[in-house]
Amino acid sequence: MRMGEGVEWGLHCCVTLGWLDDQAPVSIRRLAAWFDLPQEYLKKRLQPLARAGILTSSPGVRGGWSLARPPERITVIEVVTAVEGPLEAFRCTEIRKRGVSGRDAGPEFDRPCGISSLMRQAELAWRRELAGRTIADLMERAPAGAARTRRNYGRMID
Amino acid sequence: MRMGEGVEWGLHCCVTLGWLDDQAPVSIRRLAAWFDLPQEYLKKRLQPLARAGILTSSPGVRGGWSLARPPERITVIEVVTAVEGPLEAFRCTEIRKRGVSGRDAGPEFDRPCGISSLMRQAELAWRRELAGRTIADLMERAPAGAARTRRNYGRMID
DNA sequence: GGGTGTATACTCGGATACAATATGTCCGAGTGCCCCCGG
DNA sequence: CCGGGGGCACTCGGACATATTGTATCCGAGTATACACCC
Repeated sequence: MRMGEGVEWGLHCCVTLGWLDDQAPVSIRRLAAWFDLPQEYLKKRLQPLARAGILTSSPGVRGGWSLARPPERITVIEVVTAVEGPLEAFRCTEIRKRGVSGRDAGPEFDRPCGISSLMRQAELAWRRELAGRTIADLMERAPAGAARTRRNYGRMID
Repeated sequence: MRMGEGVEWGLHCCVTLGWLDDQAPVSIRRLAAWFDLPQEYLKKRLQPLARAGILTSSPGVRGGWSLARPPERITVIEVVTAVEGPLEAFRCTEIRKRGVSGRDAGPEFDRPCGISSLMRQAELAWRRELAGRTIADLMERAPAGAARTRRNYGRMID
């Protein structure tokens, strides 16, 4: 099981955009240089965040990316879901109903598969952890990073 | 983010082997026919379960697969980890230290990344849910399934 | 009867092929900002 | 001075290419069981 890099990228970009709030919008070129990421691909990964109403992208010569909401109103699970897609990691294909196992169908087939239920419950616990934290929490957690980010961004040249 | 089918297969096989305890060992051919799965591939997915000490495979003409331990001593997280590998879904690549962002390294770089910590915490919550349940729990949850399984298996012909 | 050889039905591990997804690049189109130029 | 036109620097969305992973099959080798055979 593997989560795409886009999640890490998206979260770091959100935190950074929160810190650089007064510099917004930040162009994709600067964001990519900021973390040394491939510019075109980073853009592709941020676009779903805009569709989800987490980021805002503005065209034009002074355009770029900024947070669509205050960081304390953006939960981490929102970012993860937007980047990674809404599908769950575990997907029940009902193999219990296939082959010999599925013969002589009993009434328990009308009820959800116990394995599927358990996996869903575990994923809910995972989501709950991420739903309880916001971008603002992540920003607060690294006060030194905030200062250094603003300093380095001020020195940034294209 | 996506979990391989092997997880569903492995869990259902464990539950079924628990129900068919007195019929053990069960050959891979019967297991594959049981759920209508590709035989060779299912075997490949069960092998790591044997390495992890969850299943036992015995060669020979009367060989096959059986639970290596009583089902109440096999947790679901063990099965998932064995099939899916020990790596975590989220992997921090420390992009905060790359590019312009990583210049002028501050003391916070010695501490773990807040994003990484949070993701790890969420995955721990997920693991905790799966660590609290065993194969025996899954067996109990479908008493009707147990009876039907034993009945269908008795009628199974090669 | 008991020991030995052989056939059989399994598993194991590696090699290989194919498909799906993740990663990365490129390009044409659209849009807001800025500046220049003409009224 | 003021308004329109054009260039610029962005984003958007799709098309495309490549790398990695997941899915699936095949084959040679090893091993335990069953059985036949021979002493």
